[in-house]
Amino acid sequence: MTDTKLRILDAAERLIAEQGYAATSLRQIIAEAGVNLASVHYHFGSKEELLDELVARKVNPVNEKRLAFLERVIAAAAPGAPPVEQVLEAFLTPMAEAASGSPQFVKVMGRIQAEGLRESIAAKHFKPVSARFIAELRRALPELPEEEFQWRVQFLIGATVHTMCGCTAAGHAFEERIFYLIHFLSAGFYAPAGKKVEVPA
Amino acid sequence: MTDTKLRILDAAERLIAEQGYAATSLRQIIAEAGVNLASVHYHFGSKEELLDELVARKVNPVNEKRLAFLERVIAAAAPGAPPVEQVLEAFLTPMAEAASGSPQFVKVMGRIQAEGLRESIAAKHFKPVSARFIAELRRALPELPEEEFQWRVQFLIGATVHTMCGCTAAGHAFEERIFYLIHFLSAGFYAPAGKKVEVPA
DNA sequence: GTCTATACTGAGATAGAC
DNA sequence: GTCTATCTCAGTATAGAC
Repeated sequence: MTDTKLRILDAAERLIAEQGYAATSLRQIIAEAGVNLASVHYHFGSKEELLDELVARKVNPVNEKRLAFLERVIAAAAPGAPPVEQVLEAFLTPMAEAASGSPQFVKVMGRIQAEGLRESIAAKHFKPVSARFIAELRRALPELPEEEFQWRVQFLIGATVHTMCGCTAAGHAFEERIFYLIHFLSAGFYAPAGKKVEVPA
Repeated sequence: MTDTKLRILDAAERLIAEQGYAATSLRQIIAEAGVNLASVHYHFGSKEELLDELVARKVNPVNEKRLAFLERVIAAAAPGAPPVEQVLEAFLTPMAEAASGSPQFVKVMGRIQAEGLRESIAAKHFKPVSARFIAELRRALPELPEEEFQWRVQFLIGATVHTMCGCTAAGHAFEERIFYLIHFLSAGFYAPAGKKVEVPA
């Protein structure tokens, strides 16, 4: 990785954490990094791809830890399915650790969430690993009807994204908020299936 | 409300529902509405305030129905507190009805959510009424420690916003998804308080 | 392969004539 | 209230120096 590219990434991360993505112009970033405007497009292609690389270098290690954690949880429960709480814990703990270690990282993720840029970002950096976790959740809840399971996964996603990236105000440690989150979500997932109301045609 | 203003609102709503807020330029809107560019700033002040009025005229009736529904629920349970399920139902049902009645409305809300514009929008149009509902939830759960209650409210917000505005793909009726949502969230809210782990200093 | 200088297009916003 | 003309600033594209 060339020095120019790294300087751009670092400057962008600092500025986006502070001001947000939309509010941070490329001209601001190059001024902070002390490089030329065109070098951004040379190294990244576009502002959006710059954001993408910026996220990748932080999220990739987290995702690796997540999968490793999940493997341990699965092994401990084998040949049965691991309980919901442990699957959620495996997903959330590495993120919480990263957040505690690097406040700037969580700020950037919060900005991405707040500015609705997670569409493409999420698809690329989160979907592949989260699919793995959802499959394990399914194994843990074999009796839940598929339709209701899929909806509960959506509730899980909404609550989790909001809690990990959206609640910036709360000054609590991430270890604490994921504890409450896992407790809440587990209760929801373990709830018996709701009665499906059939509407007569 | 002058004709020009109404034409701008209608055109903007149509285009934003289809393309999103950021992707829709004022020049596109005025072309569709057949008005002049400057008239947008004359009537609304800015693109963002145009969005704001656009949301208000749809959300205000929903909020009124929400509060009326809540009052009925409170009266039925008096002098006790209404159960969590009913409070959530009072909040979600009017939105689901509006969504079923006007697909364009839910598209716009989805765009707003997807593009992260809900920050200012939410504060203005949702916070005042949601505060009322949160107070009722608190009454229904008097034994839950305040800190954990506040977190559960955050989980509720995340799951609800994602479910009502974020999941565009799902072709299910809103009545169905709020049924599952209420069932899931109630289980989480009624769960006994989690053991607070004290970290020794 | 890297970097610099500069130009292009389209955005939202505004001033002032009518 | 409405319209024309214009301003500033954004992201992007390219030509060419090292």
